[in-house]
Formats: sequence, C-alpha cells, structure tokens
Amino acid sequence: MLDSTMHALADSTRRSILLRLGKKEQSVNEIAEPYEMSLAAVSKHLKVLEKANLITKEKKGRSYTCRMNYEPLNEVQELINQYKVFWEARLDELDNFITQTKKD
Amino acid sequence: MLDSTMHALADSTRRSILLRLGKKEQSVNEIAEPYEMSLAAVSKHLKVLEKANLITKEKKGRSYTCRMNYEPLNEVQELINQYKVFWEARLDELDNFITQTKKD
DNA sequence: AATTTATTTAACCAATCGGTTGAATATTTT
DNA sequence: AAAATATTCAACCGATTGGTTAAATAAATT
Repeated sequence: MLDSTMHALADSTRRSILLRLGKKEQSVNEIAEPYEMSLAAVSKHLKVLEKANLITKEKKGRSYTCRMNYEPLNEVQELINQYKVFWEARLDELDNFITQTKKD
Repeated sequence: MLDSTMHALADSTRRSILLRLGKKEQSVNEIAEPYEMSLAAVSKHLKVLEKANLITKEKKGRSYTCRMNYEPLNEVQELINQYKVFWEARLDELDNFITQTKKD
C-alpha cells in the first residue's frame, strides 16, 4: 500500500491533481484542462492515483466524476510519525549528552 | 524536492533503512546486513536516500557512517496537512448539508 | 442513424528503476 | 609490501515510467 501511495505522490502533476480534487470533485476533462499534456497522459495519472486508492471515479452519463480519498494518507502520516518519534528520541539523547557534558 | 523525497520513500527497503537509521547511525555494511541483496544494491538505495537528503554519509576510516536527516520529511508533513485541510473542509460541508437537510 | 463529446486503450518511445556481477578504489591490518 | 576490509563504480538486464499519437468505446445530441 505505502509503495503505491508514495509512488503516486512522487509526481508533481499527480500531487497537483490531488490537491484540486481535495477542494472539489471534477470530471477527467476538467482535471486535464490546466496541464500541457494529452488527455491520455492525464488519464494515466488518474489511473495511478486510482490504483493507490487516492481517488475514486464514478461514471455519470458520458463523463466520469473523480473524487479524492484521504484514507491512504493516514498510513503516510503514521510513517512520518514513526520517523518523528525516533528522530526526537535522538535529539533528546543529544540534549542529555550536552547537559551531561556541561555538568562535568 | 518533494519528487525525490517521495520517490525515495516509495520503496520498502529504503523506508526500512531509514527507520533503522532513525534509531541509530550505522555503517553501510551494518545497514546492508539484514537484506537479501548485494551490497552494491544497498549502496544504490543509500544513494537515492542521500540525493533526497534523507541521509548523510561521513567517511570514518575505511567505512562510512550514515545518519538520518529528518528535515525533508517536514515538507511531506506539510503536504499531508494541506490535503487534510481541504479534506476536512469537505467533510464539514457534507456535515452542514446533512444538518441542513434534517432541518427541512 | 449520424455526429459530437468524454474517456480509455493500444502501440510505441526514450529514460529511469531495482537488481546483478565483476572490477576499481581507499584504508587498515598483517 | 601484501592481504584484508569497506565501499563504490561500471556495464548490463528486464520491468516500469511518463509521455506521445491513433484507434476504440460509450453516451448524448442533432
């Protein structure tokens, strides 16, 4: 899961699409409009986001409505938190070391 | 920056290396030990992490000491927060809509 | 029924990926 | 000086990436 989520977020076009979908759901055409690339390319980006479960598509007539799904980002948040825990523990150790050294 | 950070984190070996380095700095050999892949492969992973500025290497005698660097993760955290803000705004709208509907 | 609109699929491309093996480099130990 | 240790570099591999264009599919409009 994290592999596909991170991979999906490792591209600025996809991050930008996701930010826009965070604000408002949109059709594929609307999503593609600001980018200087083919519709097929955007369609591929959407597929990557969809596989990562960061968006869902619902067919509405002849167009698709795309929505963001926050859920996979919880796992990213957990990862960051894990790193943070260890990182701050390390900083504390360093702090103790300095305090200890001063004492002598 | 985010491109390289996310790309670096989109691989479970690299995430695992980073977690271990979060706890304790280690040499390349120590880092490589638990993985069933060549040292050269691990060396490449370390280069990816280094390019993303998630680790630094310092030459100590004939070996290298690798340390984690948290800083790039701040940007990831900001990204997640951005998504969160919009996501929760959307949830609020939905909430208002439901409340509104009930009222009628 | 024919046309337009919305989107995907397929085939292709060069670049990058994650891995390999074998040789090269640098340092320490003997 | 020779041997051992720590690590990287270079060349190679097949798979995947992010893009293209052209054709295919599906639904709405005329």
